[in-house]
Amino acid sequence: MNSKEKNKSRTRLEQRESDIVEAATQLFAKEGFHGSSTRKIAAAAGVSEGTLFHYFSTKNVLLLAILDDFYQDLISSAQVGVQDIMGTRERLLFLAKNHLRSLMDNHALMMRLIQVYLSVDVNYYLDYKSSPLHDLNLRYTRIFDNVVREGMERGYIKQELELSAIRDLFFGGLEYGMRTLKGRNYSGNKVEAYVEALIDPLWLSMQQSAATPAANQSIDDRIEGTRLEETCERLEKVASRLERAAK
Amino acid sequence: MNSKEKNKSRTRLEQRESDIVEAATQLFAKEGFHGSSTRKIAAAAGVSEGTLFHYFSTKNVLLLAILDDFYQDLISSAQVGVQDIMGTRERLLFLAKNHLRSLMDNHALMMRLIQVYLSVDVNYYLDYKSSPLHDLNLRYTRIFDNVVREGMERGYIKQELELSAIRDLFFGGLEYGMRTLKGRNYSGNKVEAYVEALIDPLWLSMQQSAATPAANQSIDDRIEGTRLEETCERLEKVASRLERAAK
DNA sequence: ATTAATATTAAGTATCACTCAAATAAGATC
DNA sequence: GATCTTATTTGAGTGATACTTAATATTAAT
Repeated sequence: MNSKEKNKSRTRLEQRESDIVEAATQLFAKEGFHGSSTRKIAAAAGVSEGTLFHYFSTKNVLLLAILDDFYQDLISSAQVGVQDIMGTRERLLFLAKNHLRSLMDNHALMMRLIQVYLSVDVNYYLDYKSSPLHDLNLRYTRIFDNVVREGMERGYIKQELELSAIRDLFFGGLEYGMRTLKGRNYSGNKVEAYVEALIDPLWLSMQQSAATPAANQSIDDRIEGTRLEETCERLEKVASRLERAAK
Repeated sequence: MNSKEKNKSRTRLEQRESDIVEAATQLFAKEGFHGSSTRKIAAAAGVSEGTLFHYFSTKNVLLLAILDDFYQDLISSAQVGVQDIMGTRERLLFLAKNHLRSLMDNHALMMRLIQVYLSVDVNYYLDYKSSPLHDLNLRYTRIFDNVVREGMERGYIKQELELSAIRDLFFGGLEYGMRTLKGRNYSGNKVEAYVEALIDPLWLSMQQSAATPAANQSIDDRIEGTRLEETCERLEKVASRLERAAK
């Protein structure tokens, strides 16, 4: 047996596996998790039901495989994007847009699946931390955490932030924002605008100068401070635009 | 038939109904939605399976009834609380704490059910807006909206806010925050502290930034040196970014 | 007491996720 | 290339599930 044959046989098995995964992905997206029976999935993949269970011991395992693929894409696209962007604010905006686009366009109804999986998952992994999905989610959110930490080190962001609170607002806000956008049937640049409306308040509260609206400071000082603040923001936005244009 | 008898018979039916709802609520909380079969629920309520389906045409309808009860409590407790509190910030803090407490303590694993229901629900009501749960959610979030709007009118909060974005951050942040808290096994005052860590950034970004800028004095006279220094640093960073981008 | 309406039940049914023993194909050895 | 061994594929099962139904029991009204 030469390596080519070995490859061939390996790809044959992998082909079957990906056939099943693709059929399941399409069906889940179209008819939901509970609406797609293993029989229908097997038929769509061109295999018998027994074969399906030979490759995936459980319908939930199959779901997990799909979610795994999805998270891998999400993670790598986020990592690559963050590398190519300099400013902290621009990085956060990119992460937010990438997150929304991945969930809304690319995989259509994947968010359904995450919810289904979480609700099913919890029954098996009573402790979130032992769930396989938790690991993926952790790897993903760590990208966000690193962006924020680097922003702190560079002085763009105040140090006293409660990182986990900001993270919860970021991802929670995005998830709810997605529902809002779906309800409005928004797409394209409307999405971008809404992402900025979501991130702007967070960014505002993260910034260094807004850090300590010190109690001993007079109101007037604060007023002028915010005016300077606005100027800085404008300049930073211009800088980000130039960075984008330069690429 | 006098009205008392009529009442009696009505309460007998209502008794059955609430027996079923209570049994289902307990079982769902203990073993999850998919782990609680209609047979087990009927047995726990002391009725036959057929009777259960006489009162609730579907297992999902039963779930919806439970969620309805939950939302009614949530809505009324929120309304009462907001009435008794004056300040906008305190109102928001109350809403957040009330939200978290209701979901974490009072109804234990109710959040599971909401997720399950959403994931199941979407298959029937492809448009969110026609979902019965959507109505309840709308009534609930309207309380938040009114608090924010009143804060705007009173001048506590700036007018240019994108309300829906703030709402998404608020409720989305709370939902993710709840998971964070559960992961840390926090309770009591730790919850209160985390709620403040979640709301503070939002509140900061909501506040009236420029009330009545005093026009008769120059900016330079009013700004402290340290603040100016900080701002200069930031501007210099932006400048160097611009230089880099220009290359 | 009788009747009409409703509540309750137990025995179904179709479908579901999943199993298993047998059939088939592939890989390795001679 | 024939044979043995291993891995893959299959379709007919299995118990559990949500839900139905037709018959029975209970109630409300005259």
